[in-house]
Amino acid sequence: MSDRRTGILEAATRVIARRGIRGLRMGELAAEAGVSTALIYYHFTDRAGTLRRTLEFISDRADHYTADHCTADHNSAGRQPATRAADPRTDLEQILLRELQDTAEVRENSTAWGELRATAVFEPDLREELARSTHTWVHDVAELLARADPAGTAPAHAAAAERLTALTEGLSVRWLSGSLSLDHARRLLRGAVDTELARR
Amino acid sequence: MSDRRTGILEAATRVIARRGIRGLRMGELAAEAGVSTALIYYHFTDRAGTLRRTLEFISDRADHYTADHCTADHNSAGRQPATRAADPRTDLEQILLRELQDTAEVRENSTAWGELRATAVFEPDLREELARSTHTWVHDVAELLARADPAGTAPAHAAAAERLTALTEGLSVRWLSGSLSLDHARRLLRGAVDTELARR
DNA sequence: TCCACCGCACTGAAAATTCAGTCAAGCCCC
DNA sequence: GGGGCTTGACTGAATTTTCAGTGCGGTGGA
Repeated sequence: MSDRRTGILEAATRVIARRGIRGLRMGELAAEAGVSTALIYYHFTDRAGTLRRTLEFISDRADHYTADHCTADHNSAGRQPATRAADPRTDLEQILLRELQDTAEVRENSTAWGELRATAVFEPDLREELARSTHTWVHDVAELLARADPAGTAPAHAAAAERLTALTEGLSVRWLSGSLSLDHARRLLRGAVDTELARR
Repeated sequence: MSDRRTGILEAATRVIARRGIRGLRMGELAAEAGVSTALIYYHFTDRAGTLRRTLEFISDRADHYTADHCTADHNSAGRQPATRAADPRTDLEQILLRELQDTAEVRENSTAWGELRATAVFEPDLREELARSTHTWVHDVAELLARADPAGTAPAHAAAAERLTALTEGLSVRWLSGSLSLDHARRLLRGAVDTELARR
């Protein structure tokens, strides 16, 4: 909302969620942001630059919403602090299930995130950013796992966190691509948490 | 190899694996297939038709390589029949790990499959085909799970199969997008099979 | 003779990118 | 305290590039 640059980045996120990264047209972006196309070039030099900044923006903002841990605030897009309440297992479920909700915001973020992932397959430039962001997420989940299951070892928690986050991504894209209903995806994810924490 | 049409479809798969669906240029496809652009239009009318046939081709050929069960042959691309040997658990691992190998063929198929998945998010036309193919794969995995764990219930096997296949897709795209090494992905997948089959 | 095919020049439209210039704020100097 | 000057944000209208798709003359083989 604040300055134009940010407005453009927000608009770009919306357009990407609607059309995909490769479906983003500079003209459509300009219209969505309510500015002239030329302004976009003024700020971001070219399409590639615009995309690069937008993807940074997306992965910062997302950082998979995991803006929960101890350290209070985080950034402008700040998520609600994870309703930190019940036991760590519930927290864990909450964090993961947050990616599987039918609200405009989550849909937009998940879609954009999926696009980022898919595009990185063909564009090595994006990989570093992506790996960093993924790593943060995995790390946060591993921490919660450690709290939920203090008996387990750190490497085991790390592996479980990687599995749970990768599964979440897999389920998310299945949901968004219409192979899976939201409810079902959520059920499966809860089942996976149970399985990983060996409650049966 | 046989007829030109198939040659074009194979070439299209390679180009998609290299550039992505939206990155596929008719000219590049023609060059890759070693034919004239006109021939492509001759056979497939237009770009959309070419893509449609190619995506069918990909999901048939893949059908996630699960050309294993009883029924002998399958199609031209026929995979080796899953080294059917050891116990069902090993078979299961084999089937899933087959998606995580650094050979041109697997890379190509996995990449194309990921593209199909990612594109379907924005193009509802693709969803049915994709859901069908996904369902087949899940079903096959569920069957193996049932054999590996005869004590479990059918719904439990179905859920586990969905989780394992979704995880495989998640790991595959992380691998292809450079967030995960192949070895690590394979290790995680094996861990997941263990976890689902509750060997600890 | 017909089919499968090549080669290639060409069209038309959709996009990306550039350009020339406006407008408003700030600043410096008299 | 107001006139020149600079600078950054911004626009509308080109210009250029990139592609999909077409048309057509030609070729070789069954």
